[in-house]
Amino acid sequence: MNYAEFQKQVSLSRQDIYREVFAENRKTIRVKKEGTVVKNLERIFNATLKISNKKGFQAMSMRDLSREANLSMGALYSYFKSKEELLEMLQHQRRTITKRILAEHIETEPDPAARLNVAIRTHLYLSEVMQPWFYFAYMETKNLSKKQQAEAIESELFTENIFAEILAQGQAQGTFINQDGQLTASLIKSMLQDWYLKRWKYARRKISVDQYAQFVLKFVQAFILDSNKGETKKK
Amino acid sequence: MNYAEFQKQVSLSRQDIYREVFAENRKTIRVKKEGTVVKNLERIFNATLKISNKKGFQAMSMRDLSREANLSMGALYSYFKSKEELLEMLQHQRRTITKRILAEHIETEPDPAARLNVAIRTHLYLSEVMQPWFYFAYMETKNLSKKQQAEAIESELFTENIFAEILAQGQAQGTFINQDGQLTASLIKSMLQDWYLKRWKYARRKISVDQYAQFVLKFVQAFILDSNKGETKKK
DNA sequence: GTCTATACACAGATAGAC
DNA sequence: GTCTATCTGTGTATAGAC
Repeated sequence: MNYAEFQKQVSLSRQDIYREVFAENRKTIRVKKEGTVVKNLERIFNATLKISNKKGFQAMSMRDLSREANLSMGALYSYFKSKEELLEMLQHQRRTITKRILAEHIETEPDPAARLNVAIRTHLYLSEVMQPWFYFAYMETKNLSKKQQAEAIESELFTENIFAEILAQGQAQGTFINQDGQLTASLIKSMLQDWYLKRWKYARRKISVDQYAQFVLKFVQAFILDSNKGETKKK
Repeated sequence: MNYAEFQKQVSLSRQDIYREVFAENRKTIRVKKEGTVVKNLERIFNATLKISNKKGFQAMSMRDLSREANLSMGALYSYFKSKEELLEMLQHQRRTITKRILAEHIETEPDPAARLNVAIRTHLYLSEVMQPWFYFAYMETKNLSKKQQAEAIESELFTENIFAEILAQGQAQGTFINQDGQLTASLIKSMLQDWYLKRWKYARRKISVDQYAQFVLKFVQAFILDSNKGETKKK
């Protein structure tokens, strides 16, 4: 799997995302026509991500958002009942998508080495498709309510555990050497996060997501495969 | 070197830090007595870090700060002339200290393997001593002025280059295998940053900074030392 | 469904007493 | 050097016309 293939496989059209958001927020969204909602949610979310990722969600005023989204203040407030709710919709949607896509892709691979490969690539590719969402989620976790923060932590640990479990599985069957799997998973995660947190850096150096994925894989394999370096599985 | 030793070596007493801040901001700080300034800057900075790291610098009002620092609004404004200036003082000071401490420690080691060891440990230990500062600097970069953002980027690349240069040096003398040094340096940096960005996670798991340093080192060495795994240098 | 106009709370910042 | 009191702009949110 490479990035181009991933993009085709994943049914992540804009429309789908916003239809899902609509479905989950029928109560608070006062507008009824799906077409209108989908169109405007896209405007609102894009504008929010654009402004917030530049200067922070708190620093974005509703007037800023209104201008960027081409909707009046009044119109905005028919899609959520407070600024905080907008934040939560974004966060929640990102978490839901991540969980689903990761789970879908990983379960197709039974072998730990191949599974690790897929898990790393899927995470990177997904964060590439939805880079502004991932960046936003990371940076704005602090601003969430206590309850939502707990969900963010749970989500962080959920992803980490996917890696930890793959490592444990590989250790159990003797493919991977015995190392602290949880800690290894943490380090892997930090490298995956760097991809969307420091996008400017990698863009400037013209590193593609495929190159990055390849490199991280080699890096991780050198550690967990001990001296059987090089190829575990080509695909 | 371990963390306990580092703490002793480094002359990073609170007083020193704030005396330095005072010296660099003589123009804007209206209070004249050094003792008073040092005492109050400590209060102000601690309060700022405490509140901002919980809910963000933008979300911290000057009234919040006034309460937490036990100083009136009026008093606060005799130490800086705007909220933004306070932010810049903090950012600038963190960068200055980091550069100095890193440079001081690394130049003592001529050998690349030992140098890498020291660079990784120094970075981790420093971010441990000043964890709130590092977390703050990372999270609030967005909120800086254009000019200050440029400095933040320069600072990020400066640190990364320290690692890139050590790797290049090791490759040149044949100790390290030939890999993309810049990319390796990026990955190393992301792992070092994870330590202060996800402190809650490591604290919960009772991982000490020394354990973390040891683990990161092993991880990195597995990649750059190829099959001569295990010990490069004990110290 | 979307707009304009407005309420009213709170932000950053300062003046002037002590 | 520090405080209290206050100015003025901007923030989020809503009511009611279209």
